[in-house]
Amino acid sequence: MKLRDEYTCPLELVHDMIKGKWKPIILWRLRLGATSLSKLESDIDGITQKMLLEHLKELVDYGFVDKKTFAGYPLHVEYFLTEDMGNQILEALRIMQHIGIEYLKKNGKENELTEKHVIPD
Amino acid sequence: MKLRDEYTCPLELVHDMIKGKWKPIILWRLRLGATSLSKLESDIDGITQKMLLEHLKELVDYGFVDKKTFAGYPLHVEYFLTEDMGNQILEALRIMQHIGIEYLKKNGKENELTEKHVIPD
DNA sequence: CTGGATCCCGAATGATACTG
DNA sequence: CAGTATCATTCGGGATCCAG
Repeated sequence: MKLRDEYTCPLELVHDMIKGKWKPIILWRLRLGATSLSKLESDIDGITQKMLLEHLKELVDYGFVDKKTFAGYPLHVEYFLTEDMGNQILEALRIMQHIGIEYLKKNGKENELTEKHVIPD
Repeated sequence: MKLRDEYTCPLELVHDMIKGKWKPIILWRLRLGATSLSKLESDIDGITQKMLLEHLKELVDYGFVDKKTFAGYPLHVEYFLTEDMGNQILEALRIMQHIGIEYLKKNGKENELTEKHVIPD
């Protein structure tokens, strides 16, 4: 899941950065604002803490996400989208979300578009 | 590489549709207009005809790409982006391309942004 | 003790090479 | 070219470690 040395196209690079089963979902959840690891874990259906951490780490490495650690007890860390790359990729994800909704409608699966399918605030 | 039965989010569905090493590149090449399989193969560096066909087939299945067969000899088939989904996903890819370029600049790799790295007309 | 982070391993999936 | 074999990568479970 790490980046290659060379890419023939910047697009390919970014596609690699957000590939993986959970990355788009994590970014999508983060559009709602900063949250802790445990909140992400409970908000994102089916993810394990381990998967979450792995993908989150990469997103931080690439610059889409940043984190802030609060001293004190209990230990608290917040993850959030970065101003530049984080918000930019969000625009691309919005388009993809839109395409997905249209697609489901067109294929008579509007019913799959219920509460639980769009991550709630 | 096939879609799942259920997705918790439309975004996840679309992400699965364009995942795979070559799909974004193929779509990106198609922004320049309709072309034949052999032209695609020679334009996209490193791809084999097999991979190209496989990924192209999926893109057609999902509705991003369509193809038109011209009767006569020699047989000629052209692939092109669909008006709706094809062009919409292109917008998302443009954003990703932009992020990629910025990222390379920021990391002092502008030099990697030469002719060959951006697929030519 | 609690929440965050990492390691090891087997299973599943994807990319590519090989072959007829 | 299609089918299959092979090789690399990713997913996910569970144990474990670290820090306040």
